[in-house]
Amino acid sequence: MNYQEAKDSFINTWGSLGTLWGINKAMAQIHALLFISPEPLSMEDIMEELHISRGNTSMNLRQLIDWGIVYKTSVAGERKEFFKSEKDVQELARTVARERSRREIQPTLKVLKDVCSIEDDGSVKTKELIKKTKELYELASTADAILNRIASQESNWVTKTLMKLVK
Amino acid sequence: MNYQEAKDSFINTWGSLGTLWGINKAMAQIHALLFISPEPLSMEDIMEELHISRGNTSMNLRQLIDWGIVYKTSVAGERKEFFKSEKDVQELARTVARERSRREIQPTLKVLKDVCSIEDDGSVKTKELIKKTKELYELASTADAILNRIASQESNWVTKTLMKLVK
DNA sequence: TTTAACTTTCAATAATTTTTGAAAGTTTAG
DNA sequence: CTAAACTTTCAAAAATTATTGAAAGTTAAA
Repeated sequence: MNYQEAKDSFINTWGSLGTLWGINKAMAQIHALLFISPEPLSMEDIMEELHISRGNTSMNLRQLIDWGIVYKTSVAGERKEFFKSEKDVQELARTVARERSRREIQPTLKVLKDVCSIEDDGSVKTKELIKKTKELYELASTADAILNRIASQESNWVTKTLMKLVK
Repeated sequence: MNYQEAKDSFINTWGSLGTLWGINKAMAQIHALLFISPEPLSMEDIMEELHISRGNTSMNLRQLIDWGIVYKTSVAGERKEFFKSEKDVQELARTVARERSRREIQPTLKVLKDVCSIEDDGSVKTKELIKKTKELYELASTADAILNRIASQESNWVTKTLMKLVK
């Protein structure tokens, strides 16, 4: 496997993985490209490398910036804008943890809390609904606590702590 | 909020959450419905409750069974098949952990391993590709180890261990 | 200013994913 | 066996999501 093959393979894999954690393919591919690029890239560069349109590139870059894992940057003597990604994998993991907690788990917790707090009318089905959503609430709370812990720690806490668990 | 509202709210929320971890809405909704139902349900029951077609119900039930979180069951004196979900949240978490590792992380690890093993031709961009994919490989390996640990433990290990972490 | 370089927006289009429903398949009672 | 009850399959249709590209918007050099 040469450089170009390896690069394409990485960008593709990262692209399809993205859809699984809720960001779309183009967005994940742009991130992948920037992540392995030693230099910041312009919009033209990205469009050309990934064969996607200007509009698509612009919109997805914006989302990556919203997520906080891509930054705008300027290059001396150049009029146009350049983009670079967060290069620290630990920081990347922390950002993802933070955003997933905020976007997914917390709204779910809110609903689960409301649902498991309905009045118990004594029927079997109501009891079951309350019981099961309460259990899910506990589980989701634990998951959320972990994500927030990960999100708030210094750079290598994740690996160190998780490694202890794995032993 | 009465029983019906709470139930709909739960099914909807669980349905949209599903799309985020890679299973589709109908599949997640069927799971939600079975999860809070005190009795096994027939295909008719599910179709009627969720307003989805017979074909859709059949296909999604099959997938849930493949995932290992829904079981076929029979009801005395009834010809047709009934379905019930795994009721233990810990077991549910373990199944999800196992399946996510198998379906997503392990294939990714394989690609990352290949990519970061390309020959270093000395160029800056090759060095960067190798370095960054190696870092991602470590991170993903750690995540995978955790998931497998979760997937292989007895019922309440997850909560207990995670709780230690959170303290 | 003005104008060229560049970016964003968004309606239209394309691609993908989900859903349907009816035909084919399977199972079991009689 | 046959027929009725039930389930699965899958091509077509619908719904959803992603992408394009050109017009509108912005910025900064001159």
